[in-house]
Amino acid sequence: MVKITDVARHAGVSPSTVSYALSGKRPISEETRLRIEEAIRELGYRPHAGARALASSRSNVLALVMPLRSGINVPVVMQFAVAVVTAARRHDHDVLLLTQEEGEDGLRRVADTALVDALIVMDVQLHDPRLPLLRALNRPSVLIGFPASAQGLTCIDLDFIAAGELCVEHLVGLGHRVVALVGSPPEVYVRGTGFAQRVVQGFTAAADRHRLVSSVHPCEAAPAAARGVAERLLREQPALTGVVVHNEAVLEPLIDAFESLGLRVPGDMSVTAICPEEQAADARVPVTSVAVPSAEVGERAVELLTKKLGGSAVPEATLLAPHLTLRASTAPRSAP
Amino acid sequence: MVKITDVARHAGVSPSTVSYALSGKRPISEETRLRIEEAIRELGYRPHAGARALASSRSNVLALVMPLRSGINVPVVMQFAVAVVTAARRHDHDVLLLTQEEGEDGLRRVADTALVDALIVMDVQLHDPRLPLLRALNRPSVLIGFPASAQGLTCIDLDFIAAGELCVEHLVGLGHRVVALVGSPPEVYVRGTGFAQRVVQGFTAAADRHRLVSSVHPCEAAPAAARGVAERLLREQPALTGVVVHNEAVLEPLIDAFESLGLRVPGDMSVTAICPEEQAADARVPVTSVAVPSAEVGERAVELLTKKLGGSAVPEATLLAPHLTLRASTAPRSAP
DNA sequence: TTGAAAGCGCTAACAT
DNA sequence: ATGTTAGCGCTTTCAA
Repeated sequence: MVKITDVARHAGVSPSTVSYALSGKRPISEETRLRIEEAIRELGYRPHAGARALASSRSNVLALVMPLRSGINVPVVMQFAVAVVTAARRHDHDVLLLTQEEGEDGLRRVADTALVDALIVMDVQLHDPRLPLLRALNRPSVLIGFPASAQGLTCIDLDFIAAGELCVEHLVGLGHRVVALVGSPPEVYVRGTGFAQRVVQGFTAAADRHRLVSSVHPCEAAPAAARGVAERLLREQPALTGVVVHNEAVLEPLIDAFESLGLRVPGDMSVTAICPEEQAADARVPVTSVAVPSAEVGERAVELLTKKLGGSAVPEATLLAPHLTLRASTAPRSAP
Repeated sequence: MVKITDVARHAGVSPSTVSYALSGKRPISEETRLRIEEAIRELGYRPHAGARALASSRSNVLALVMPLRSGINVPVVMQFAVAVVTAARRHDHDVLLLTQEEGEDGLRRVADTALVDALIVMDVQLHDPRLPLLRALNRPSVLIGFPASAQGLTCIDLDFIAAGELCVEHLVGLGHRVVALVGSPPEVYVRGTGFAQRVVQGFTAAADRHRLVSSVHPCEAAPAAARGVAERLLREQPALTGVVVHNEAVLEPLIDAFESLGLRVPGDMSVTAICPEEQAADARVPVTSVAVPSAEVGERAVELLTKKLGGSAVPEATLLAPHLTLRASTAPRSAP
């Protein structure tokens, strides 16, 4: 194995000079830097990761904890993981994959053995059992999603309030005056899952601001429930022409229900959704939607982490601005 | 930070004794082992991963290279990754995630820096550019999928020949005598993607063995193509009652096509598929199918790798036996 | 059954 | 701008 002393000898310098040339932590004269670079190339030198980690107390590895529970959207998670790995490489880090299954012990293990420098935790719940540990851990972490309190943590996610507002504003721009939010199953609100409530909040605020008639309808994740909601909406709000769906499971069934009730989408009813990009794009009627920007979340999470590793302070909460993608499911309100 | 010397002092033994107690590489008297264990617990000792890697030249980390190209089945990849991580943990290893994007340089980097002890490479192509590197690398690897030659490598995958046979035999058992294989797009065979040809091979061999009338039909991955194949099948093989589909993209469209042509599935036409479990199970008519057992592939890959790391020889090719799951799409041939 | 001590390959303080 | 050198925390020979 080629080591740093071999390179040093070959280049006629000391090992530390090679080390500094590699890390850039102190100025090296142009001339010796070139000699060192050539020696490295000729010998095919690669610094030993373990030795580096030991001497510098930096492994240059990040842990990524992926969710396992059912109900997660697999392609979204994958996209996110790929973004994290790609961004981590740009910052000269590698990514160690942990499953949720390993739980708190797994987090403690990779942190305490100095296997990783920092952690990214996906799918954080409102009262996630890992929160106390993450706060206490001697390594920085970034959480994807918001727990009840971000106090002492670093969290990042889509700004769901702004997403709710954005959908309403899009409908307003198209002339719609009576709108409804078809939301998550009731138990999600009862449980107090942060982002569902935030969508309601944004939706309602924007609707009020624009003096719309609006209503909110939790909905079970089943086609039959979608049908039921559609019927109720038409009965109770005959003037309804715009709907925001925040429940990916019923998006298609709801559109089907509207159409089988004689309404055309978007001719008679405009539908917008907050859901994974794929589902909006691949629907029978492609749906105008706000997606969770998983790639951006991944990149920004890595950036936050490297900043923390660099000693900079970062905000406890980072909210990503929503973007609405226009598709075939929304149109101007037709003349009454 | 608590280190091994702290534990040693606390337990009244030498550091080497603690090390040996931890690794089990030499016998330790019951009594001192207990004292050491207690000291470890009391002090909350965790061996430093980097120091370990440096001293033992083992990082206890495996690299997992995930595919990125479009056309991969994301949930299958995820399932596989989770299985790898879980199995790796059972063997006291962690998993470093690499993307295909990093290519050969990435493989070389993690191998040469001793970041990982061994590699698992997914989505291996017939003439994968990484093959020479993997053969030359100083670290063991396992490939998921089979290249043109497994010579000097360790490969694992579903036994696609047996899968083709199994589907035919299932249809034979139900009394079907005229069968067809609806396969991958023509270019897949031209490109010589190993597993597609192997399915044809198994299908044809089993059909011949049972003296069936059989035919093979490549099919583009588009609903319209499925419709076309269905029409041609009925025209050219009016006696056809059993179909094997090895093209997940057209599975549902093909069934739709049969039904819109007046055939009921499975009443008039039995359909079996070789495809991801999800797609077979979630189809409108749940499809009797052989799935790629991703979890098992992952586990076995890790086992092969740890065996190689332990110095044992392992076979170049490991073929996993296919299993057929009965669902609603196949039934006995109805009386003519 | 246990201990002593020499590294593993690198970084970073300290010197010049 | 560069060199010297003392560790980083662990494993593993060698010795007892």
